[in-house]
Amino acid sequence: MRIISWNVNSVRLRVDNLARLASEWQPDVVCIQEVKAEAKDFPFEALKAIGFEHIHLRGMKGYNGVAVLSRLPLQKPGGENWCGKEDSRHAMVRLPGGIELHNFYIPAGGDIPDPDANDKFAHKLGFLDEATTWFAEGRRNGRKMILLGDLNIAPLETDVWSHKELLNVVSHTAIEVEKLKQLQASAKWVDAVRKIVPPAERLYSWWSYRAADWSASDRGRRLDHVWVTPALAGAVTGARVLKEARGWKMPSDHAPVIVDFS
DNA sequence: ATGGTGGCTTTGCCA
Repeated sequence: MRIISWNVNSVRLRVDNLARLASEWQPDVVCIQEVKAEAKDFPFEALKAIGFEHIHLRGMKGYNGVAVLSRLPLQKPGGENWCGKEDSRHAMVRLPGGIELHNFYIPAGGDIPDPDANDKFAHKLGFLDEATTWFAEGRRNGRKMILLGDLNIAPLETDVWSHKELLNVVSHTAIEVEKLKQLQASAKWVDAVRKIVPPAERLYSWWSYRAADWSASDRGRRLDHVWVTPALAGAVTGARVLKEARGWKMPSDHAPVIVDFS
């Protein structure tokens, strides 16, 4: 089984890119973030024609939004609201084999890394705390689960182009890395990508649009993640970031993260 | 220290 996580930055503008991804990489499930469309504007028919007959959308107009696109039947479609907001940042489904899949779009957090001065940063930290508590409640112990998406945090020094220059930049601050670690501990999540790509190796999944040449400067960050519970960790057979997709026509600023399971 | 681009609820706001 091949599962991909991809922040598409508008699903309506990325249908061709999703078709290319499906054709060239044959994923079974693609979890997208920043859909930026509500149901009435979502390209269900075009995506079904690509081969994703089963779609679970949690969308809203203009902002955020997550969806699970699948060749396989999806059970128990749902998703939580977090921090008292209905802002479409979480979709959950059950995959064949009883695997519980959680697709997240964690708040980016604004520019100033201070929760007192910046409500968006406070929201990001609060979201991480709530998700940590939710998974830690224990009712999900031992389950085969996948948590993936745009988590908007690059935790390792090798997950950013310059650890030193990004220490005070939202996405790589100590408080965010600590909160992400707490979320990771909440269900003993294993970073499936770093299980395959050694932590010493640099790896990014996002490159800003605001670069004259994103590839030449290569100032990336690994904001997109795929985690699995211990019951699934042994089934992970491969993982990579499809960097080339950042260079496709009409690209998202994020690249797809691909994980294979036996 | 600054500003750069892209997408949308578009001429401001979010990333």
